[in-house]
Amino acid sequence: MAVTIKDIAKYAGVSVTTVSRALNGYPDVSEETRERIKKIAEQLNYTPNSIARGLVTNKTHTVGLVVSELIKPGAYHPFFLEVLAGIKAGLKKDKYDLILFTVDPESQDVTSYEKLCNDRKVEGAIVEGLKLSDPYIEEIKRTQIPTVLIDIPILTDKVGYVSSDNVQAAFEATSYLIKLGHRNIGFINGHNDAAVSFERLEGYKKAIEKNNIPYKEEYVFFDDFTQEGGYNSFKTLVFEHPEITAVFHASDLMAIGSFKAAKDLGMKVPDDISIVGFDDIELASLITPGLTTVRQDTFKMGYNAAKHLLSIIKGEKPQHILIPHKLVIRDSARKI
Amino acid sequence: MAVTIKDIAKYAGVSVTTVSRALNGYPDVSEETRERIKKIAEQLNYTPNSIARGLVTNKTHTVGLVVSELIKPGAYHPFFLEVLAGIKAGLKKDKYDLILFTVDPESQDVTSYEKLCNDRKVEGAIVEGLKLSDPYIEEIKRTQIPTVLIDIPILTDKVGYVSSDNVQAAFEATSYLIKLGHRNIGFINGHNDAAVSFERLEGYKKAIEKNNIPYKEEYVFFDDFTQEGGYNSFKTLVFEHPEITAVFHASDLMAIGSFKAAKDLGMKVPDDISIVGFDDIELASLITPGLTTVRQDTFKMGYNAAKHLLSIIKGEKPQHILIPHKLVIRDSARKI
DNA sequence: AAAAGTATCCAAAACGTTTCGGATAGAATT
DNA sequence: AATTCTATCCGAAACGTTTTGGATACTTTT
Repeated sequence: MAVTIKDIAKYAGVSVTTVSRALNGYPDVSEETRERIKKIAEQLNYTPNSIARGLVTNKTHTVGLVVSELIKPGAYHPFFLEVLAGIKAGLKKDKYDLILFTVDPESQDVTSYEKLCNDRKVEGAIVEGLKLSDPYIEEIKRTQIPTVLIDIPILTDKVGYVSSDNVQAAFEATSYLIKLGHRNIGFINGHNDAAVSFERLEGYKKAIEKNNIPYKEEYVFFDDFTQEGGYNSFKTLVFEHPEITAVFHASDLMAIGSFKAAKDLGMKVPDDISIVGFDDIELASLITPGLTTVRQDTFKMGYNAAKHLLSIIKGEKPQHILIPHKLVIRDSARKI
Repeated sequence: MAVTIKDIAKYAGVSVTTVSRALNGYPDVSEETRERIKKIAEQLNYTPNSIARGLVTNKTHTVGLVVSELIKPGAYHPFFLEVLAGIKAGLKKDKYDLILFTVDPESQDVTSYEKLCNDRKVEGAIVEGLKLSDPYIEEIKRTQIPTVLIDIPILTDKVGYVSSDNVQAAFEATSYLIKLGHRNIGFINGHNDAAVSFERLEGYKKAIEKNNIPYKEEYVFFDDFTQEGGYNSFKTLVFEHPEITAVFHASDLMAIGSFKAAKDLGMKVPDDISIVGFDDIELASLITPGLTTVRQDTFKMGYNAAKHLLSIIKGEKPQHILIPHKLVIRDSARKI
């Protein structure tokens, strides 16, 4: 059976109170007594019971990570692993543990966001991968649970968010294509249930309009952030607009889908058409030619989400944390 | 403040005991009283305090997932996401939560495996990504904590493991190359700190020897399961043995590294050399030509690891769970 | 000498639940 | 009618820790 404070008290010939106070650094215990108790605790291999401690303090030293549709086959989570690694790194110093909650529309009908967090007594949560229409969105706007969202722009007394500067990043990517001489630039965007889709569209528009190129709504497609989405949109785009010489995408997977579609149509990248992506997932460097894309620092995104959550838990004011991005120039876009 | 059993007892005019027994389905509460209590609990939005419950029952309904070196940049975790998705799916029905523990040699010096699990009071753990020389390996051989390992062959009273049939899979992949007419087949294996490296080597050998091809130790290289590992080994292998017409790899990443090396050497895949991988990560289908490889069902691996852990927690005997694999024939190996 | 202050210890309540052992009213059996 | 049985309720201990309020012996001040 596990060693408890009571065992140590008995061995040391002091009270449970004195043991608790000695181990927790309270000043009203003599140094001699404190050292004696510490030595005994070590000898007995004592480790505090986090459950009992949690009952008293009402704190669990855990946070949740809520991910939408992780289990769904073929779901879009191309950089979840790096975000996760970043989150763990961000929690490490403060010794917080991470519980993974995977949700989907079915489970969300049964379990509200607050019930999810309360059931497990997490002190806060990071939320990733929600669509704008997700039922948790409205709830999170009102929640008193410290929360940090990734790529979802909600800011309240208890809720902050972390994202890249999607507007600026899309602006830079589109500007790069313009700098290469392209003027007929298509944009294959994500579905309109994602905040980043609107932001990236805004960036694309700004670059187009800044260069006195007329914005053409018919050059912009909306689809799932998947290869299939890219593939299908690309085919329709170049069929309907053969004058297009470059396509910017809201994700690398979409860009890769377009690669495949181009190949199937007998088009060469970048000879016949230039392609630019967004995210810089591992795949981007491995395909031929290497994909020119916007790199999001997903590890840093996770790391900052964790740090920010801990600061909100400690009472600081939530805010929007911007993560730097970088245009990575490989070989999939050429000068015309 | 959160609603407790005491509040419900007061509202219902019964004791705390009766409320607990009513909500937990004990038979010695009348149906009329039970329904009344349930209705009040719902009205007051009561949710049981998992901390208090855990203190009494000494059960937390959580399990740990211990992952080695997730945070380390460039670490090898190409199918972790699917394993994770599988684990979550496996835990869902029994309503167990998952706590993610990331470890590395530094942290393992400070926190033993049992301390890690005890500190958080998880009821068991799944362990992934450990090397054979990992300090936790010896500890896990003796542990009384229900444990399931992934790809690490340890079987005790409390420890089981889940893996593909690496021997058979490697045998089939090598046999396939032989069937295509190859007799000079190289094998770029993983480092010898991984159990699967030995198993895959055994399978390669069995296929070679079964076809009366002399086994040549100099045809076998050991390196990290990374692109760099594949790249470097491939260059040396084909330099020292230009007679080789095919190479089998212990991972897709290594195979992709070899692709790059072949390209840098002016060799065409599969015209000049056939390449076969292992894992079937997403990349495998996306490179050109598509990689012929062994598909591991990583979702099922995670799913079965979780189910098996729950069965060990419930007292069943640990065992070795084999997950089916499949040779996926794409275009990177040709007939000679 | 008496009063006030301080260092160092402790008893017990509290946290919110489960569960053990028991109370009691009514029904069934002798 | 008396005894035994049963359905349905309950008091309080326990889980392992923290923390509040206090006790006591010794020191310092008046």
